[in-house]
Amino acid sequence: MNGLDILKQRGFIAQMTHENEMDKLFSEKKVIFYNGYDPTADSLHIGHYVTLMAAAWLQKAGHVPVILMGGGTGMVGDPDKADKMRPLMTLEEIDHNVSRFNAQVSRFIDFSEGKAIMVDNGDWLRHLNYTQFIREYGIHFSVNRMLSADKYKTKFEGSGLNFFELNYVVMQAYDFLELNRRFDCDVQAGGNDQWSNIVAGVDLIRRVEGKDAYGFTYNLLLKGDGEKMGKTVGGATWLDANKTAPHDFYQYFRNVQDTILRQYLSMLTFLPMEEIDELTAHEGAGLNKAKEVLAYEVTKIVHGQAVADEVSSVRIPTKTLQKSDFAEGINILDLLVLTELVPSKSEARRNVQQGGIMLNDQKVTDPAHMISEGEGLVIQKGKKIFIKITLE
RNA sequence: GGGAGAUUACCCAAGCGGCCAAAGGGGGCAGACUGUAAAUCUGUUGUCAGCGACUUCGGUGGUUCGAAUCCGCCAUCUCCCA
Repeated sequence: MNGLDILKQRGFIAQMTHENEMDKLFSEKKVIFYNGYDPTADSLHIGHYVTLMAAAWLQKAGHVPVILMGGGTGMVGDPDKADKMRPLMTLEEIDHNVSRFNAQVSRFIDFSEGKAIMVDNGDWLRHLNYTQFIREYGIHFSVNRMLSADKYKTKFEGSGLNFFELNYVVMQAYDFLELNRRFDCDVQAGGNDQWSNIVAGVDLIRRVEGKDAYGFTYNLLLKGDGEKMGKTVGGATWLDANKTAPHDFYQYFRNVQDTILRQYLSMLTFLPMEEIDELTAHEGAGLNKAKEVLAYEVTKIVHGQAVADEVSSVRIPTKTLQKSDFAEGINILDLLVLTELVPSKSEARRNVQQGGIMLNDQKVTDPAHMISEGEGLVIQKGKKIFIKITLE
């Protein structure tokens, strides 16, 4: 089984430009392929995770991933279908985000001894000469063709397409060409929404260099209802522990829906498929075991084994408060706000009145309830959120 | 460059002088049911000193007893014409 077969088997691949040729390529040689990451935030999220896992599998199979940071493309931003134009980021923001991404990528990819390559397209895109560039490369792009891509088409016919945005595809295509020249990279992979950009690069290499190049796209991770998993949607999706606490991260995967469990296991963990088959062979409550494995494995990859052990065993996170907070007794609403279980006293009041708050397993429904003993107190909000108080 | 329109709470979207803290949907939170799931049903969703008060409807300055609603200016966006 070659690297590509592994990706197919585990459900990573959505589309391929030349299936037969690529099969041959991955069977016969060490393939240098690239994944691009635009620094749109200061942390990678679970969507990026999928693409890094795929890259890691190919690396294990002996191929060489080129991880491209979008310090240049990030200055323009890939247009979002139908959405408004993205707000522009400052160079400082972009560079900061790139450095954050760099740190996270090494959790997945081994960069030792030439096993992988890290580049930033800002290195070449930021210094391009405009007139020279459009003469040499702009000439190879058909606007008609570009407009047939879904995201441009929608904007072109509807909310408005800015010339600036139209350049994104040109830049990404040029990246592929540049990597092809520098590293002999001839495969590009990306999320399913990257298809048109990838194809544009494949075409450009053929036109300019007369060489064959290939591309494929990854299936996007779905939520149970088939909706695309967004990074902005509430929930634990950031890989940075400061943005999504490891405990929440773990719980997120512990609580996935049955319908997507199998997809998550095969795409987000390194477990062999036989083991995944066994884990998911159960019905009903038996799947809980599989979800625990999923949550543990994913947390381990992102946050390390020590953290995974901790969040999977310690059920109750502790919160340290001051002794003085309890000196004269504290109102239940104030305590909830103080522990950051709720954002406001109004929210605290609602939770108490609706019976969502328990103190040491005792339901509290009186908003005026006073608490004088803080040490060891266990506060529960809803069914799954617990906090244990310690004093200092 | 000219003309028309838009800007409402986390998001979409109603409201067009008082009955508006602002309909509806999504999302969030809580309750019931469960497998710590999903689906479903119910409640809730500006803040606080909580049957009351205070601050919100792009920004700013007006008109009015009273403005999200009317007028001026500014900003941003969209559409049509060039």
